[in-house]
Amino acid sequence: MSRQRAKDSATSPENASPRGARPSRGTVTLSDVAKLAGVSAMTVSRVLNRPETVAAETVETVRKAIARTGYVPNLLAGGLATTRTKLVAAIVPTISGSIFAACIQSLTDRLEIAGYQMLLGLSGYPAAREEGLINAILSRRPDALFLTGTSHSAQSRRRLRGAKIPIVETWDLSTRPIDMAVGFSHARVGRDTAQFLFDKGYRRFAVIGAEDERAKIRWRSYLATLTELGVTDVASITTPAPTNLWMGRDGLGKLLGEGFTQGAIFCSSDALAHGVLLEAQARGLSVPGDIAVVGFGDLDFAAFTVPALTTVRIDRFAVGRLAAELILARLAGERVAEKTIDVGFQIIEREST
Amino acid sequence: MSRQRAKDSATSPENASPRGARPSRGTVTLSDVAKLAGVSAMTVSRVLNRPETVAAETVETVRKAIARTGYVPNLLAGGLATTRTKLVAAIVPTISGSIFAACIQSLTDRLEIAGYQMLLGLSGYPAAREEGLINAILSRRPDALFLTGTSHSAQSRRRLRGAKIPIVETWDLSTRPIDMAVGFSHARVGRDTAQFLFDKGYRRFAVIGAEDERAKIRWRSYLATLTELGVTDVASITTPAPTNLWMGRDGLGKLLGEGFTQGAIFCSSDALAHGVLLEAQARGLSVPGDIAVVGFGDLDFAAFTVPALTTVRIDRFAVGRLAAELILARLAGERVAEKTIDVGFQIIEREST
DNA sequence: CCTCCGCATGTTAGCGTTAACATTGCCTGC
DNA sequence: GCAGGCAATGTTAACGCTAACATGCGGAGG
Repeated sequence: MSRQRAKDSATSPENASPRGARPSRGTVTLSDVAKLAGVSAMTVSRVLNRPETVAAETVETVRKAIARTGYVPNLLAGGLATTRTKLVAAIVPTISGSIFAACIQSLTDRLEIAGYQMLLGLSGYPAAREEGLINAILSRRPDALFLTGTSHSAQSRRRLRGAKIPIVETWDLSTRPIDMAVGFSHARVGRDTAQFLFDKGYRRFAVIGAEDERAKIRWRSYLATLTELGVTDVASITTPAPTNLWMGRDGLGKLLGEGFTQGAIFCSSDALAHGVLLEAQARGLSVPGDIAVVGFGDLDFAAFTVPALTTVRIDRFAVGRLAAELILARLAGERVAEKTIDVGFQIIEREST
Repeated sequence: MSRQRAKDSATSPENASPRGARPSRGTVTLSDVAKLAGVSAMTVSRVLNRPETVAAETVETVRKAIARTGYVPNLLAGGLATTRTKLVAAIVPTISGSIFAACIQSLTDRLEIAGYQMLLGLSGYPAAREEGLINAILSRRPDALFLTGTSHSAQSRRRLRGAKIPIVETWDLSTRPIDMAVGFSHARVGRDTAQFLFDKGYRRFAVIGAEDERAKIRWRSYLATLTELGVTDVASITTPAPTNLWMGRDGLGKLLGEGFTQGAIFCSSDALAHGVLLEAQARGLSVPGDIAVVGFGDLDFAAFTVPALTTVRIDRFAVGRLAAELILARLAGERVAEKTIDVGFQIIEREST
């Protein structure tokens, strides 16, 4: 034993503790279990991590000792030693709006099966806290990362690359991903919606759009497509993100104020669209007679508004699930051929158009 | 230098590494930064954690070195050394149903300000995975814990107590909490709802109740209160949790099948209640003429169903926020006088009753 | 009967950080 | 002019675990 210990420190008085000495913490550790089981700490570690390498009898003894001591492993220490933390971090703007909640749910469910835990970061709208959050999260050395959107600061991108872990960027495919991506084309959503409404015969258009990165891509593409189709003079209202029903009511009020009393309105979210429906009802406008409404998201209530809402459906559970699969495949050492998955979208036609 | 290093190991051939030696990891560490800045690792650590104890000039130099190296601290190592991880874990049954999402949102938002990160565990319905989850989560040595419900297995309670960290149990106040609690009385919700409907003059009653721990307390208390009020023969339907709209439609169908064509129905959730409203409409029943409906949760859509839903409102953001405050107070070393907070509830009377 | 192999277990050192002291130099006060 | 104190920085060991080797032992093969 070459290290100096308190007991063989002859130069200091009996009770003085050596440099670096700390009070005992009183928590049960591997070696406590080992002592009780009459084996080495390493054997206990093996019982926990690769029991098949330990004799059945020994496993039994050790398991009993673990139970008796109430030992709870310390994954900080384990992670430090192995550089594998069994942690996956996810950053989403917000979780209370249910659109990302579904995603996180399926992601977490899948990862939990594989023994991974979820570190959750909420970056807010706009992703103001993202940079700091990425830093804080990388400090915990997660094994993989789930991000929302593909636009990050240069600094963030550098850090993310430097982390050398699987990274899935979701919801968007417009920028070249850092590593992997699961999402769909927001530009195509805008274009297809415009075309859909045009094909249905509408000739007057409006948009109530959130000032969110991805929402912007959608309604700008919608506007651009309408221009291509020869439609000029599209009324547009913007609202901050996250959106809610009241912003929708308010939005329709503003549109009416601008003289938009007839035509089709593309809303950035189902919540906005729902607000528009209610405001229309309150004002005695007929839907889709006077105005037609398209939402985005196909949240649970969309099928049950009155009239039922035409909207764009995204399989948000699939986003989480597929992201989990990509991550797990990579963590299992497999090479992922398709690093970008387009989950697509569907325009669900109901009564509001 | 008393420790044996590869270079002074004379007994082994030139290139053989000693026992325990590992390949270098190539990540930037504190001492890399220290070397570049020409100070000791400890000084760098101080710059990061308590810069006020370091000379301004040194801070400057070190900060530059940190930036130049792209150093990302390792909180696993830090946490191991300090036993403080700046991690708070939360376990909720599910997050996609928006009721707990709101809670987690406000909790995370508040904790993030204080520099804590969120470790999220989803235990499912019924809390099947709770025990394993608690174990996995405690392995990460969180500084505090946020739990849903107050009923945990004996094993779990022991482990939780043993963790010696602040624990907030939420949504329920019916059992004696392990440590702290933020919630309300589900029994009182059931009782007050029954009384409310009785006072409104209804004399025939039904319930569509989820088989969830807390929901059960509500509808059992509702049934018990009705019995006290002299009402016998209450029709009751149970559904698995988590509930959805379709279960509500189905539930009303079953009630009608049992001959319940008139009276008041207490539903375990707004989703169920919404389903009931839609099924009633589909079947040409008038609400509240034929049947009256009360939901639970006051989710965003509740005010906008047709007819608008009478329901029980819980301030779910408050649950998260108050839990965060309790946790932060305790982590700041303050003694918390009120360890149990009743956030109460409100019966919101709308058109469906 | 000896060698060799492979299984079960042990030993050592290191993962990257920080607590707890130690040290150094400078300034204050008498 | 010197003790004493404080401010800034350094040194050591420890946190609890596991990778990478080392060791010991029993049995198969010659």
